[in-house]
Amino acid sequence: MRISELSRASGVPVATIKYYLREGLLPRGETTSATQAVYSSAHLRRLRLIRALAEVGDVPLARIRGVLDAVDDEQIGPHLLLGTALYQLDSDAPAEEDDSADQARQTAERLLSGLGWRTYSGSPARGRLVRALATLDRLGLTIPPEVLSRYAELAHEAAERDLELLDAAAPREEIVERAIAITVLMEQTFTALHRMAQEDISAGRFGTGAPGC
Amino acid sequence: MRISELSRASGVPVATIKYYLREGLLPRGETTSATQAVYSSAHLRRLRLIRALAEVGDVPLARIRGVLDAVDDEQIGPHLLLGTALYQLDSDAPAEEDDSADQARQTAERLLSGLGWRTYSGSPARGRLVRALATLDRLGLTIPPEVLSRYAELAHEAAERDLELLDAAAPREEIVERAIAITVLMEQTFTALHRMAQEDISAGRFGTGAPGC
DNA sequence: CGTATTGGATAGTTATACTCTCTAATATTG
DNA sequence: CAATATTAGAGAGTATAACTATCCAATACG
Repeated sequence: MRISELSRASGVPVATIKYYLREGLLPRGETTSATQAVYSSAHLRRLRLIRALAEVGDVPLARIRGVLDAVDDEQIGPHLLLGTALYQLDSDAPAEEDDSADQARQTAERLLSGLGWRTYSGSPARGRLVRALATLDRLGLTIPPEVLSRYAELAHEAAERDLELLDAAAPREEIVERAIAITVLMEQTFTALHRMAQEDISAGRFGTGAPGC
Repeated sequence: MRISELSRASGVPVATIKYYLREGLLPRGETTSATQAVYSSAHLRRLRLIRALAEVGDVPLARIRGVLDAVDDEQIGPHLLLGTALYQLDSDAPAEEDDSADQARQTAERLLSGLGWRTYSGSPARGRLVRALATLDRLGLTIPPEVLSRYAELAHEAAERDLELLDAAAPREEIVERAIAITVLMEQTFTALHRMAQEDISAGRFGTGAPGC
């Protein structure tokens, strides 16, 4: 496949593909001469994944590169691969340090040790949880522990169903690529359903009618 | 409260507050002279909400303005307010039109009519759902209907618990502000828990160990 | 053989979210 | 009351992300 065919097959402009190549998001094709390179179906898959994460998942390209670098790192064993790749999805912006942050950290600590999940304490996802809880606290909203642990149960069940969608027999790289896509896109799915559920409940409480603009 | 005090109380630089004022995200303070304006605690609350949505929820300022404009629109009755405000959270980017999109639209249609939720068919959240499902389909991943409807149940239960946190006796504007904050921040909470749950399940399948970088 | 395409690099563009500077008027403080 | 600091409001400047366009020499293809 030449670059123009890759472009046509994916719907991504040639200029953008070249940009992704430059940025190391997409591996170079195999150059057959000074003006030709051949791209494989793996390139097409990779390109579609990049677009899915960027356009639908709102993941910045820099983090997508982190994810893909992890996937391409042959050194990482299969058991760490998914975790390492997932870790790249979250920003590493440090949380603001104040009372709310301290309390949120404690709440998260208690929740996770109560659940007994096997997660690394330095996981960026934990940082995200702490930041969300601290921010809620600063807005004067305290989430009761039982609501939080119910949320955790729901999230765990969702994750179980997600990972069941994976074909364990597929090649390692493909499994991880699919796992990443599933994680990000099912989060979008949840968010969409969550907002529609809010709308339904709000309709039940306050009456119906289509919100306009 | 003068602007410098508002800045100190919120941790947001004066220049940024002025920018928000210019952009219509924050209402002007009451001007008492040519060089003085007074800001109330409502301004502080509003400012904190803006930062929470922007920094933690990754909501672009343009959409935050849409949300706040809805909240400030006295015309809108309480029953439509939350929905209208929530609608502004989602982008209105039109979905790509192809077979995957058609199928995703049908799947969403079936799911929602089966659930019987009172949601407007033009809801942007439905667009988000369709885009996520279509993108999954393009990546060769088909979500079984029973997984989808289970996700919907989980999302609905989460939404119920969210809205129980609201104090129905509070003033109308505050209720909506809090509802928005809860929606966005609990989505972040779910995402964080979902990723940690994935890590837990992955550890169970592939063995443990802390993913490094 | 000549026109079109390609790889690779460099420069330019658009959008977002600030951040800085300026001015005249006013507030505060010694 | 004079010197210093602060403010509202507007405009311009900056940083970053994510493209998009242009160029050139070297092929590819009809």
